[in-house]
Amino acid sequence: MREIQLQVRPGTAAFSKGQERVLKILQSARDLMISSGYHNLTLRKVAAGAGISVGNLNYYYSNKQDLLRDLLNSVIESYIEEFDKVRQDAGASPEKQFVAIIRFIIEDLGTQETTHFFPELWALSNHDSYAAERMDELYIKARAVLNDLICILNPALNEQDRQQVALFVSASMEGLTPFVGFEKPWSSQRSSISNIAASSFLHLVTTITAEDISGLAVP
Amino acid sequence: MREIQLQVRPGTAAFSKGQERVLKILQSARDLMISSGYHNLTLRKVAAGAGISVGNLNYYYSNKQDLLRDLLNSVIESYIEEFDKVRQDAGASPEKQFVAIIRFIIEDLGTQETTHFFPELWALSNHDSYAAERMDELYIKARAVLNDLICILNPALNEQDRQQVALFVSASMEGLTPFVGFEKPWSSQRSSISNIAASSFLHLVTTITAEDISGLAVP
DNA sequence: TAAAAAATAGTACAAGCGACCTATATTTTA
DNA sequence: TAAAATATAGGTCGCTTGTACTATTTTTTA
Repeated sequence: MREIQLQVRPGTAAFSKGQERVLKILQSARDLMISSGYHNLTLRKVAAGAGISVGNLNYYYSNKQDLLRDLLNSVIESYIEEFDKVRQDAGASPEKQFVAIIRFIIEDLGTQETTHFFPELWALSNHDSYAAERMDELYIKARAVLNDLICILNPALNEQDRQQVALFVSASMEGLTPFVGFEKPWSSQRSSISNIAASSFLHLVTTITAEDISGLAVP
Repeated sequence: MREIQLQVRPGTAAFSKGQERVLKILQSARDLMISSGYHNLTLRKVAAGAGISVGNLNYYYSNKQDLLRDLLNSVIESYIEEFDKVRQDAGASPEKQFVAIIRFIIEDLGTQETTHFFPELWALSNHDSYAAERMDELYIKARAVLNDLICILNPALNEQDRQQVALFVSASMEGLTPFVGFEKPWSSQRSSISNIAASSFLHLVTTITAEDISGLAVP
């Protein structure tokens, strides 16, 4: 279970009770976002979910935008922490590490949190520059893990090409979300799709050349 | 430029003026969805955008859900028509056709309509079963084009395996949307990414075996 | 323990929402 | 042209929203 990351707000919630409250508020907001979408996220519902009054919620977050930003921060932070953990799982060969990461990420798509939160984030980022920036940060860290492994698996690639390959691999997996995610039409075949992804991406990163990327190859 | 597809509603708008109005309403709703997201789509704004009163909008759509459904229908229909056109472009070899489709779809991600509309659709489909069904229909037709070509490019694959490969290819491209789409961080490198996708997917569909998919291969 | 700081509930409010109704204008039909 | 069908604007309703304010309770500090 992923955990909400606390982001202490300056001037408020400097004491233990307040910190717990902020945690409950963020937990409630996150649950609402996942169960009903941002479209249905209201301060009254967040307050009710946290077991406090609207007035009290207003004490911690003086406006909705502040709450949304803190929510994005905390959820995104929890994913970043997860990426770091994945990285530590450094076991056998770089090939096996690479495949393990692919499998881990696609498996994670099956959770309701990931399946529901990310499309909200993508939609939000189209109209909210703060969301866009935080999303960008998140994916930079997600790709960093892939990047390091691609560097070993295909030393001939230069930095830019490597990053483009990492982007392609990372984005491709994200794209599976609405299809193999939580209670999606293809979720029962998630592991088959995971096999396809693993073999396809492993071949891609180990064999791709600069010519392929620049378009100078056969087409 | 994609065009709004008219879906004449039974009992209303059976005459020319009404049909034009419905078109303007849908156009307005679509523009709002793309420019500000579903979160900011209100009947008053739709009416203002269509140059009519709220009362008049209510004459054509007695409630917001009806309007949303018609909007989804019309936009999705316009994409389905586009897929059919792509199919007719049947030119040279199946390899070239396949690559052409990949390139076409990724190029289309660069439009503001596609970049903004689809994340809204994905988010919506998590909490609205009607949206989920229409989205499913849309992607079934999108994959059908790929499916036919994979059938030629890799005759050894059985139906189920082929569909899973098509799903992986299609979903992977969709995943590029928040990264190489309209005014996204990597949009200037869209054609490089397109090259990676083309070479990766072409190799995948021509070489993948049932053992790769079932997971009985090396790993 | 007394004063100060923090936390909380309750209320109020203006704005915006979807939905509904009615009267009038316009267009089509016969 | 008269009648019928269609289209339109404007207003109103009850409700929800985010935000603000106030009074009270709880907790921390000195």
